[in-house]
Amino acid sequence: MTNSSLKSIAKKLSLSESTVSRALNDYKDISKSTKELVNKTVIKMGYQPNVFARRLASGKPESLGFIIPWRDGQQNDPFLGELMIGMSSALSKNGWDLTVLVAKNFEDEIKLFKKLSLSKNISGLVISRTLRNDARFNLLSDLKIPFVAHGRSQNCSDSAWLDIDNETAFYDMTKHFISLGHKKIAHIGGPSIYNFSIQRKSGWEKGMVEDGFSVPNEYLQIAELSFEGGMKAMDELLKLDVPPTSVCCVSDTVAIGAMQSLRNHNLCPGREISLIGYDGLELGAWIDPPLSTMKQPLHSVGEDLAKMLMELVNDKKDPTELQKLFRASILRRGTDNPPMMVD
Amino acid sequence: MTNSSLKSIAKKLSLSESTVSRALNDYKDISKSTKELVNKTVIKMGYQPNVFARRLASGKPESLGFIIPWRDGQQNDPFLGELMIGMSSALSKNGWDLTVLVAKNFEDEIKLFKKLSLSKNISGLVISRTLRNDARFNLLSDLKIPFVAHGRSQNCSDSAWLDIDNETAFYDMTKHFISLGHKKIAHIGGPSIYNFSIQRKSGWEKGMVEDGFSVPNEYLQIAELSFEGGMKAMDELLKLDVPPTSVCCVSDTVAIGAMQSLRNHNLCPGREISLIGYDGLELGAWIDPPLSTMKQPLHSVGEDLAKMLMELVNDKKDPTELQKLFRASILRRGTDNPPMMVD
DNA sequence: TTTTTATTCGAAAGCGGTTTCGGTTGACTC
DNA sequence: GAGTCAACCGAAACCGCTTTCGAATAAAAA
Repeated sequence: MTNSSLKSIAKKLSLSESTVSRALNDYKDISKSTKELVNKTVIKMGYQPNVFARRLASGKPESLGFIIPWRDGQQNDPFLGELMIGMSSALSKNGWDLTVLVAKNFEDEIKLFKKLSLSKNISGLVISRTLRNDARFNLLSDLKIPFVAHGRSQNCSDSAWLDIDNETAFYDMTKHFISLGHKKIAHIGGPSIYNFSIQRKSGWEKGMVEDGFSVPNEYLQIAELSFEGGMKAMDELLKLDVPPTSVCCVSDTVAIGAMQSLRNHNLCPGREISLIGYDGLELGAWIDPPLSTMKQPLHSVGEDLAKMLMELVNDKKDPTELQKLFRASILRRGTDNPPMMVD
Repeated sequence: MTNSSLKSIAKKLSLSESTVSRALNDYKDISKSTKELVNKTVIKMGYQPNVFARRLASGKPESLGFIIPWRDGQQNDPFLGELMIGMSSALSKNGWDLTVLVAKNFEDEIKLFKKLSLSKNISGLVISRTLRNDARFNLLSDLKIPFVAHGRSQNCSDSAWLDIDNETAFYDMTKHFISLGHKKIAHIGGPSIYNFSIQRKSGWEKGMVEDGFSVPNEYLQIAELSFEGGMKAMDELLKLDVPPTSVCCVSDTVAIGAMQSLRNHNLCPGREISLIGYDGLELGAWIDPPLSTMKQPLHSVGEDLAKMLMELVNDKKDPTELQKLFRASILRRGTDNPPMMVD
């Protein structure tokens, strides 16, 4: 079964190419009967339009560019795959492609944007790892490249984005610790260039303040988003005169580093000091004791990101109508327990 | 700076479009001087050819399709990102795209192949997670879809592939244990549908037999490639009258599960029983004690996969000339030590 | 000087679709 | 019965680049 062209099925039906084309694209000036006829023979003959011809003629690239977050040296997030699977399955339903792009650093990414704005081989972008003050938002707007951000920024109000409600997640996390009886709750946060770092921190603060707990400066540690970062941060917390009894960690990776620090001090994570991470990484269940965490629905996040971009491009929706907030939910695995002694 | 077309730079240079096109594609019937002239103005005007027009006219899709390995439910390999970064950077140097494809299961993947063979929007594929008896090899050959496999199979001799020398890796691993003084060395292997399971097992056997050690049946455990699988397998090994003093694990994930089993039995990984995993996952360094492992060079693997496919398609190389074996190297992190008592 | 032979380029026909525009129909008004 | 209008379809231009083929020119051979 060789692939056929528009011409061949036009000839077979004694119709013109243009009629067949318009029938397939559901133009309203084609009668219902011919549309059905065309559709039938098209699937019978196993016809698939040549995407390049279509894209050239229509001027619509029909492909989503996903920029893999660059993280110097470090291994990438394990959920990258899940995210892309979600995107791809939403895209393929509409004949779109998922094109992966890489940039080695920020400058590289800017260059890439400029290149993409000239060569019109991509309908729009999905960017991730958004910064608190992320130049990409304005830049992409200026370059007129449609995009959806996975994560927010200070200046994202005019753009399309999908984010997890980080603040609420850490508010919930804090409240959870409080309900377990904790009063001395610390936070190991991420570098403040990342937008989510700010959000997560303020969620923690909000939870603390609301219940009248003090929020001592020493209970806030900023860590690199890595195992080592988490370890160092916990080292600092343990040096305090009054160490916390529980810690809200900005990510699972950081939390796992913090656990190592505890072990180094002959403390058992989840006993003397409770902690909860964030990301819902599966590997958190593989360590001892298994790490409690906040989990986000990755597959549907991917799907939604893709759908949003398609709405942005196809339906020319206003970006501000495409802003979605997802909720993370707590996954208790073992490192969140009541404090050992209640004072 | 708006993008220009072939026509515009042809007009600017008072040349014909065809001449400019051939100059850019380095045809030999264009004088050196005009080539230089064209190239200069092209970069000055920031010209980028419309890929869709090019692909339509030339009939070459210039894009690599990467099929994300489907693993029902489970989170995907963390090195997926690294692999794709490698591929993408090799591809982009040649103007190729990296297109991500997903299939939910084996049948789905077959359907996808058939679809791809009709719609000619992809130059070739990279497949991974190869099985011992992998129908895809013959199928893709029949469908005339160029492809490079990441991993081998029984019937891969006519195809292009890139693999890690699993057998040697596990041979080395076994020899390493022997050199540390171990004599009772077990192997937790993977399901025999995977080709690498067989290879890794035989590497272990080879190492054992060569030094005259017995290879008791009970020292071979087959495990699902998961945390739980590793845990169960180690449980079995511990039930033996004479448990091993060291274990070669088919993957890091499995090894980490095995470590959990040891802890459950109040044993310390790397003391009573040594173990080494395989994959070089970064997270292996995050557990306590950090897991020793065999590491493969992921970035260059990705790059090479892409380069191989391009050679296959562009240079029409024979697939049998495109078979590469990479070497994994041991990464000692803490769970490989001499046995506690020498008998 | 004439003929041969490279060298270098332009003309034109695609590649396989999309989309505008106008032309036929037949039914419907008046 | 002439005029109007909607529904439906075909003709043709176009999207931007590639590639074949032949023509023109200049250099080399005769």
